[in-house]
Amino acid sequence: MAFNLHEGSIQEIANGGSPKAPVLQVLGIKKIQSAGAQGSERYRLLLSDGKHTQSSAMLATQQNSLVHSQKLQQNCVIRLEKYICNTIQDNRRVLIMLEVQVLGNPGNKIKNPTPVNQTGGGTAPAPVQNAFGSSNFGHGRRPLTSVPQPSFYRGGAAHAVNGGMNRSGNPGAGARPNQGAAGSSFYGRSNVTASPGTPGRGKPTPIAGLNPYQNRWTIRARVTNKGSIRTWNNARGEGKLFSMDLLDESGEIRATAFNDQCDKFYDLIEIGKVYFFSKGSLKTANKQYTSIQNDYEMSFNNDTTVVLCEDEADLPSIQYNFVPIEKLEEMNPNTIIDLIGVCKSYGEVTTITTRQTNREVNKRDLQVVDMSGKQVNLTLWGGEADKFDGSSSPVVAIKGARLSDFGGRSLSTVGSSTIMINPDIPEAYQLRGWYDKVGCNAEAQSISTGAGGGAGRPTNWKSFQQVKDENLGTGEKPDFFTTKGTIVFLKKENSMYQACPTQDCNKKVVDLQNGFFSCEKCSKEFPNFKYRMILSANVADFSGNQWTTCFQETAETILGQNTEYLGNLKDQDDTAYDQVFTEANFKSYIFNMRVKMDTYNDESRIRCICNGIQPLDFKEYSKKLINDIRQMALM
DNA sequence: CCCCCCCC
Repeated sequence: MAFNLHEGSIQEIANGGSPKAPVLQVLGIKKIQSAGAQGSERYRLLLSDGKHTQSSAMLATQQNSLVHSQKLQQNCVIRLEKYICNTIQDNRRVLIMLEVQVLGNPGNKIKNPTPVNQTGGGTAPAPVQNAFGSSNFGHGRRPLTSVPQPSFYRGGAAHAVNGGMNRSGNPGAGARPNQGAAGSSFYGRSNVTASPGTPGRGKPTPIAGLNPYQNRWTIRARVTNKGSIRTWNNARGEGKLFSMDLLDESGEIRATAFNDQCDKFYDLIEIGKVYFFSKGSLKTANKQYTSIQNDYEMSFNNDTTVVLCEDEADLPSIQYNFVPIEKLEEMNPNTIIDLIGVCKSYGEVTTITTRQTNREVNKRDLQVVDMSGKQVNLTLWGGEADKFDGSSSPVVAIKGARLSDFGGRSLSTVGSSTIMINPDIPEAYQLRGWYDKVGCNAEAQSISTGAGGGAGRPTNWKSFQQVKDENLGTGEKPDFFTTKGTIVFLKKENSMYQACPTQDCNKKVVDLQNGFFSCEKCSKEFPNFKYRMILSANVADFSGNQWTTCFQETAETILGQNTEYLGNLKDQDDTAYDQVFTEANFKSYIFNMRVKMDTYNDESRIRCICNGIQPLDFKEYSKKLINDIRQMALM
């Protein structure tokens, strides 16, 4: 297959032109390690048009998937459908590749291109850095028509663009003072006209071009997320703030407004709307707290202006950087990530009380699968938990979920997460198709340690030997595990006690021997009591055995009788009572256990409490074993 | 300048 590279287009771009959709060859792809950032990645490409090469071309982060999927490789011929050009400090021009179509790969370099002259190429005036950090205004020939050309300043953003362009003595290029930005033309230039009645100012800076070294810029961006006002009070002082995520065609950035700016802009900023943002401080982003793909983040300052832009349809509304579930296992806990998957099962809403503030909050656990064949537990909170309906196995896309190491790996939404159900994006349709055909019938391997079938709690499968080998229960917090076990012995003695008859008080009562029973907890005497069970069971699995304490419900399941009946039996028919215990032996269940170090009479030992048992579902359990075998085969 | 985000 022969490819016709658009010879001369690289020189034209270097000169400030904007040739439409040039066909170029990718001679190299290099991953750039950005400072202090583990989350963000950028690719720098060496491009050729057959005549010249251009080495400072950056792939916009939303195109990273082309590299991940290996669609874009060395020697690929591409059509550069959309791009913008940016000039950085030393007048070096950086091409940001917004949309790339891969045409094919001839497998080798075409012709013998030489590096392009970056600084003007002779035919055009030397570029001048203007207020927006751009250079190629005033001498272009052709607009970049593949990029939408809306009227950017209908919102009357004139004041938002502070004048005082660039350097004095700007060698003309036809620009008038205060209009330096006008030609700045990241998107082309000459046909940019302001809407009637609004002063023209030119094109905004792409978000991907923002950096801490230039402070005269205006971006035009959609607010894709907005946090609530939060206050802080720590050693460094106190204050309030709100954060927002901003997105344009070139990329995204997080912005925060503190104190005065917080008051000033909080009501103005609305999610989904597009604004011109002018000026602000840029600093290196701390990726620990966000999945936003930008090395920098913005703080509003005294000079920051924000002006609504009503022409907004051309801007994207969200940008995801999805991580496959299987990749989550290798990532550090507490990373903030984007996830898309199908909700295969989900639990009920439950209410928990927070440890620190004693606040009640609702939560719901979902089990989400994706095409990596893996499954992960995802916890939704508050209103998102309440309103979630998983009955149709919807596709769930989360931007900014927090990875936790609970139960291996699991995910939880946080305040800044956004949840989309069945979003209108290609990944969602692809997942839908995969799930309906394949995924719904396949047994996914959960990375939330074996959350096999049931909704709700992740399952941490351990044998009794593993519990010992891994020292479970010796930490500060209890450990939880699940095993398939068989009852080998039940201690009949002291398996029942006389408890306070008050609902929800299960405290053991003292028999006052006068027909009354005293409860210390309720500080009351009662003429009656209720029986409660505390059954010691010796449970064996293939690896060993373990004494475990079973309270009421689990004991009733094991003995196959309710406590009241058993209490009466104990008092009236000792032989029949014995028989119940004998018959309960050698039955197998799935045991959910809680292990914790316990000190009693100065002696520390691991105490194992049975939190719940389920009768063995042979089909389900066989599936788990088959998965285990598969897993072993991989090792 | 925040960065808390919950439970098991």
